[in-house]
Amino acid sequence: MNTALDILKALADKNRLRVVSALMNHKELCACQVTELLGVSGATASRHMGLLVRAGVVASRKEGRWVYYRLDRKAAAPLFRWLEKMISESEECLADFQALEKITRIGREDLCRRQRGEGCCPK
Amino acid sequence: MNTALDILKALADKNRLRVVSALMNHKELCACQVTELLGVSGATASRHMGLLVRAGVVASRKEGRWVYYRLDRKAAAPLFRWLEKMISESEECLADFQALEKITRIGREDLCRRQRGEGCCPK
DNA sequence: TTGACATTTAGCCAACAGACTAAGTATAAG
DNA sequence: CTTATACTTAGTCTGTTGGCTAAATGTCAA
Repeated sequence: MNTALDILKALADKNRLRVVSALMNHKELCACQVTELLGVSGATASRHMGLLVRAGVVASRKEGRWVYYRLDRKAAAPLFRWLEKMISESEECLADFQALEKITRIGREDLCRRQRGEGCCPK
Repeated sequence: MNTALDILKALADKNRLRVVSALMNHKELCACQVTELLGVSGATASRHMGLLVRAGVVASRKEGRWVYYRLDRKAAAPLFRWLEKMISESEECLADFQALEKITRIGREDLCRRQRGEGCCPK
């Protein structure tokens, strides 16, 4: 039951749910892209992702200095299917989806550079 | 997305998950039975159940002075199926299941009387 | 090796969530 | 009507969680 509880706790947060929703459409996202999407500090984004990874909901892959995240659907496939249906039409997710389009168009290096520079964020 | 988030938040608590698990096996439980099962104050149990009801996960029915709760599976049927598979084998749920056997054998009146009396709890 | 840089960890603070007791509400019984 | 009873709401306290900044870690490049 702890596994189920950990998974539920991992998903019971707005920002983490936004990331999961984004990962349903994007296969892989870089840490800096997640940071950009959520509009929080890199440290905060990292903590959220760590939680999702520890719960087994998300898998991470390190490539040089970059870390990529993707959904691990095995952990709870039926739950993900339900979730997808539930949140795909929500306003927040649609907005995030559009934001992601812009974010993924920016090169990773530029994105990270912007994040330390000014507020950046592709409007 | 708020609905999904509310449901996830409602389920992301150990005691509430225990109640949901119990309701998967028992169709209906009285408030005092829930109180007994969780081993918390009646007020605390009531608040937990209120949360589950507001999230649409549980339905309540009032009968005189008693309130009965049952699962509302429509809200998230696939989620419940996943949950059932995940938690049914857990130690906590098995222990709760046995505890419930004893609790349901006690008459409601006796149960409520015990709760205000001493610590009660059928060992 | 040194420096730059992407991410994580540590430490802190404010807001939230869960527990309790006490008071309030609603129903049944005397 | 009054009292007892089953549950809910209000108020308070404490532990947890999410956010931040600063420091640490690990990797690439010069």
